[in-house]
Amino acid sequence: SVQLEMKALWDEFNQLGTEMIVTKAGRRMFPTFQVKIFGMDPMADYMLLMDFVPVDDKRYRQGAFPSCRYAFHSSSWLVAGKADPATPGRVHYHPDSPAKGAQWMKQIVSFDKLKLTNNLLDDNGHIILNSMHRYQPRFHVVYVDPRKDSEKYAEENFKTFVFEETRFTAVTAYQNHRITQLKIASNPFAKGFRDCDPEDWPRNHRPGALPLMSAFARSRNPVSSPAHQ
Amino acid sequence: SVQLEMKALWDEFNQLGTEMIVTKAGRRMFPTFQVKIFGMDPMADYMLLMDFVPVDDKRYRQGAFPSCRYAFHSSSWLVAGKADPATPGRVHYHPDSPAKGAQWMKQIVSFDKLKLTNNLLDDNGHIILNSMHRYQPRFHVVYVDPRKDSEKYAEENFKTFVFEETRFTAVTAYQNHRITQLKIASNPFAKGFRDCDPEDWPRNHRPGALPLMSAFARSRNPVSSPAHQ
DNA sequence: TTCTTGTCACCTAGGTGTTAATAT
DNA sequence: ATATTAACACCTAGGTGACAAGAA
Repeated sequence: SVQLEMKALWDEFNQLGTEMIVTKAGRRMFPTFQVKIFGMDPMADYMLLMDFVPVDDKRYRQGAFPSCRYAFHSSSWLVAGKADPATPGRVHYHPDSPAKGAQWMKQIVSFDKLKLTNNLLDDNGHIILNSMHRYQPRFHVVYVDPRKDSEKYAEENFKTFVFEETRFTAVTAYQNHRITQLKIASNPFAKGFRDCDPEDWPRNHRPGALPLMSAFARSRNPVSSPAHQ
Repeated sequence: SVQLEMKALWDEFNQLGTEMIVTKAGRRMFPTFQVKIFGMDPMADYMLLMDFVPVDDKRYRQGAFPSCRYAFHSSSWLVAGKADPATPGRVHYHPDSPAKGAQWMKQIVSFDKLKLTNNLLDDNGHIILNSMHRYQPRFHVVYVDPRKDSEKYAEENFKTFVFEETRFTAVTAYQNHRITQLKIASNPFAKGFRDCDPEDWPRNHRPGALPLMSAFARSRNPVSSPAHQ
């Protein structure tokens, strides 16, 4: 079984409608997709990988009221048409793959090397996504079958885990200002854009002060949702 | 077979008497121990690791003429007594171990995560060395034998490679100022201590201008010495 | 108008030798 | 005296969103 790390933070983003930046050079995800894994055979080899599937075949367009684009309380995602042609369905292998079950289970597995790009011609092995489309990250565990005819058992040698709270819209620039603010508040690399006392958060945060704070404070002892397998 | 990378730079340091800093927290080596590997079975698994053996049982002390310690042309290493009691003989596994031969051979293998410490109680897995002692780095390739009784063949399942030009003295502070200068000149992280035009070297270096420069310029197309196996 | 691109200041994270203080 | 330690300024390397300019 698999437990999503930082579930509370994912939930907070998901509630607002998570957005992930895609760039030509490749951009990391934030939050980073991280999991705790249980129940592997400690001595067996496993490959861990991720891919991204479109949530629907729609293309999104922002703004019910274009003239009020700073009225973020009224912002929403509108369907703008059918999806663009499917992108190359790339896969990201965790760089430690393959490794023994014991190795994977003894610490949090972090996909922080995974990068998202909108460059269809990318040759850095990044995940290629269409901007303004919604995606569902998927996590796959593949058992490396030592048997000679292992291809025969391919179907039973992997498991897929889906956490719906990690869904997001790929964008080239943030559309929802509240997403921007939550990213700035929670991503250490965006600390330069914070205006509050940097020492005050999240370490010395008073619980319940602001909605987005309290959930993140809880996330320091994450209780993850079961994966929708 | 194994080829030492940056051999010309190693030679330059070795000629002056290479020194490596050891600290409580752990310090990387510079130059970094890097090799190109040939002749592995591409499909077989291998572990790559390093250890460090004392070159002799002597303890060193610097300075023939203590009153002239700035006269570096006369500096030399003197024997100061018997070696201190042996340190825990730790080993550093390359973090990508185990991996297939094809993986190891397709690019330079770099031991840049390896750190040296003088802390006998170190619990970070760093290599523990005695300051003011000389060491010979060794590189080991271990074939992961798939046979059930693989222990029987342990003796024939590994090869050790020794490059004498990588010998060094462990120190807590540099003793030979020419070593300091060569480190500053060649280690990118020490660029802040350079006084010459940073753009001029090593990129646009005129060959033969200074001894220490020419060797490094050659090192860009390294011709490595055969390992003393 | 909407979306994308490239550059930038400002961060995190961590590798350098220097230096002054301390230990042996 | 000599050896070690810890704090420091100055780097490399690279992850942020802001912003202005460009593209569709």
